[in-house]
Amino acid sequence: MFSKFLSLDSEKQDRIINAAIKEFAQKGYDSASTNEIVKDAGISKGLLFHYFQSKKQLFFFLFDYCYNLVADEFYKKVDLTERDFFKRIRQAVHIKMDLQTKYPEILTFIQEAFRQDSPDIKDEFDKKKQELNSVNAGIIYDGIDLSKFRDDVDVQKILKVISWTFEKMSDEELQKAKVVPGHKIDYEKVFLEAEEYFEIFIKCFYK
Amino acid sequence: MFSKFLSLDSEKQDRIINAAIKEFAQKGYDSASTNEIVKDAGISKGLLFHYFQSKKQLFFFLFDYCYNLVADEFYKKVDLTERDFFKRIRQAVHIKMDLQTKYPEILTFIQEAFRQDSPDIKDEFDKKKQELNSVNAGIIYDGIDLSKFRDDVDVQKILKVISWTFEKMSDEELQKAKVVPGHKIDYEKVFLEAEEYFEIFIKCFYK
Amino acid sequence: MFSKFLSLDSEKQDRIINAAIKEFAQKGYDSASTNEIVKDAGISKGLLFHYFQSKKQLFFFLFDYCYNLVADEFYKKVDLTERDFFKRIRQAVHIKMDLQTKYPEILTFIQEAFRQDSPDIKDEFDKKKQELNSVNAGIIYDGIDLSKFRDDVDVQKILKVISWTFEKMSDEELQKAKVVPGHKIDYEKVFLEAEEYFEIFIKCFYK
Amino acid sequence: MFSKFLSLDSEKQDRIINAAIKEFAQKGYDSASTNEIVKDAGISKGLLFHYFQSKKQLFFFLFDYCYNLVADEFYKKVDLTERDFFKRIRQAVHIKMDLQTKYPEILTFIQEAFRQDSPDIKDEFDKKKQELNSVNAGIIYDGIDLSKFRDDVDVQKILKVISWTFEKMSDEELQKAKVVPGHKIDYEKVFLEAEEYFEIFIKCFYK
DNA sequence: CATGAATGAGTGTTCATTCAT
DNA sequence: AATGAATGAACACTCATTCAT
Repeated sequence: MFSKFLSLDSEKQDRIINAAIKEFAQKGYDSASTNEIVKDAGISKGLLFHYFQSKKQLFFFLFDYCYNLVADEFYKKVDLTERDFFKRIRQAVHIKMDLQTKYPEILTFIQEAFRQDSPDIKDEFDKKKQELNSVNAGIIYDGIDLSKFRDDVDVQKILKVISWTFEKMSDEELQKAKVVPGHKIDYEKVFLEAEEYFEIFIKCFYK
Repeated sequence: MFSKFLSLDSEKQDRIINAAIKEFAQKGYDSASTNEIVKDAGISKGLLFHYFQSKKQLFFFLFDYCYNLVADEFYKKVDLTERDFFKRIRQAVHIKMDLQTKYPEILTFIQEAFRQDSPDIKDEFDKKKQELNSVNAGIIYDGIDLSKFRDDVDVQKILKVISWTFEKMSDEELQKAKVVPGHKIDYEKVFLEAEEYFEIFIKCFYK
Repeated sequence: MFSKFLSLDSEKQDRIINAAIKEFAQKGYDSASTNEIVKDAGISKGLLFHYFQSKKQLFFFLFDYCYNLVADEFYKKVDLTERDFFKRIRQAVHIKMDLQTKYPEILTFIQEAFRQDSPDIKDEFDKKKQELNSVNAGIIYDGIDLSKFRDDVDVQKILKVISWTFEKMSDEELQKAKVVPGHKIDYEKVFLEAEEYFEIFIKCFYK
Repeated sequence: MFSKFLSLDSEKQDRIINAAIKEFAQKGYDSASTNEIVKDAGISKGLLFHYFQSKKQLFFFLFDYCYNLVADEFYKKVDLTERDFFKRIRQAVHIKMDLQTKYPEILTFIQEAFRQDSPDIKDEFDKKKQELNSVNAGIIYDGIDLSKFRDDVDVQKILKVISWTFEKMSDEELQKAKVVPGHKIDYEKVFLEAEEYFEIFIKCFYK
């Protein structure tokens, strides 16, 4: 589908991808301008539509590209033989922080992408989000040693509470970074805060 | 400021408010079209701008209108003398469900509004959100009896985990309703699920 | 035609006239907004169109009103028995300066009005300008003692040169006042400058 | 800056330029409609803004284009070695008449442009006018032999009177052409009239 | 007499997309 | 493959004018 694009020399590919990521991350799907993208990428209007037939397809290509890139790296790094839930989720949080440092624009783009709900992409994108969520949940919780958890509560619900906590924590941090301009995320501090939640959860949810 | 509008006969007011809520909720601030709103409300272009001088002012009016409407009803129903945290938050969850059933579009609009970050409204709206958050957090946690919580963990963090859980639960439910068209939220089921989380939290977080 | 308006209590008449003069003088015919006029005059939209059926008619009424007002006062003050051309034109210049001080907005409006050429009013207004010019030229030069002028040149042309000089002088002064904001016309200086031109003309054009 | 436009085939360039000149000359900056321009030029709305990013830039481009065109031709024809003031100004008047015959719309546009004072263009355009005036005055009066003028009067004022006379003469002629529809300027007659003024000035202002 | 709600065509400008070259 | 000229519908917003009250 995007084979034409993918057989371009990679320097040009990168210019286009970076320009598009930047524009979509900054302005959101609807307000992103293909004009800005081509200007920034240094290519012509026509070429963009030659490779990606529409803004929509460009967006989906971009999302898949970015998502796969970080997911690949994530799964390369994560140790799925670790059976203790907290060690596993701690890994996940750390790897995510690393990725955020290594590819800040890409991660920002992905996070912004998840928030889009323009009518143009809504239906298709909502389905994709759903899929990804279930796939990831399947993998990330696979092989976990559930025997350490208290027996008097529904373990699945506890796992949810824990995941949600780290998602919300990360959201809040990103939100702060956006509202307070110039605010840099202090990864050390976030890491320590996460650690405190880990301890609480171990105390409360383990036997 | 919007006295002109508010002295209209309420049938027309409603038509305009509903049309605007629908459009903003569906498309977000930037992509919402005043053209669609007037078409849907059955009024002329000029009239909308006769009442509200700009799209921005219309949006803020709408947000305040909706927010006050549900907040009023919320605070009328909530029992702030209840000092037990879980009973209090259970109340809140139930009332929110009621409101969602009673005013589904309005609640959707409010939730969507909170996610907007169009440059046109960002600064003004971020301030408003900040205010509302602190006001509400102050009220909702006021007078809570914290002595029932375990002494070996940071209570503030536990409160956060609990709030986040119910927020995420609600988000997921809404997301499901969006993805599966025609899917109706089964409040009975959601209510029961919430109840299960309550029990877990009481078991794990109370002394 | 405007009898309805003219039988209003004069305080309201004035408010309307002043508001309209201000708006037209500031923005020109096309860009002047009847909305601004009614807001400034403190009357309703409908009333303005009740008295003057259209923007165009309001403009023409206003022009006639202002023109007659200053013309009346001008002709009341000018001494048409003075037969020396330079004394007569000196008078005219002085009276015009007085009027400019006494009714600055009205004079500004008239001057601006003469510059309008919106297609809406062009044809009708051009005719009016032509008429006024010839009427005034007739009166102002009537009874002048032409015997003092050199015999070797066409006196009519000399009169034109002199009138044009004072018109252009006045234009330039007004232009300066507009370009340099806050610049106040120094009538004393203008008067002295005019005097210098008088002397030149007497030296060169009189026998 | 306007290189995109200038590399168009000249037939289309002309259509656009002529349409824009016509509209601006007729209606003035504020009331000129880009809709009318594109309709008249037979191009799409988008294209106009593809070449000129805004109405303002179109106007300034147009002004520079027209001004340079006539100024170039003017300075090509004028003989700046002629040191006699009247011979020099006679040249100027004749060349201007030629240009008016050759490019009537362009001259009209330039004259109208000088009268604009829309707030959108005022500041930028006033500066430009100021510049052009001083540049031209510098060139046109450069090397003039002032020794022929009477010693008993201020020569600078006399030069002004003379310039003003020809400006006003030209204005009146244009005004007549506008009021009487179908009236063609009889250049022969204007030329003769100008000649009469020259003679008067020579008689009165030279030693 | 007086109001101001209501109209709808108008404004300059941007947009994703197409297509001849 | 690559260009960028060209399109026209869409955008938020303003306007003079009308008319029911």
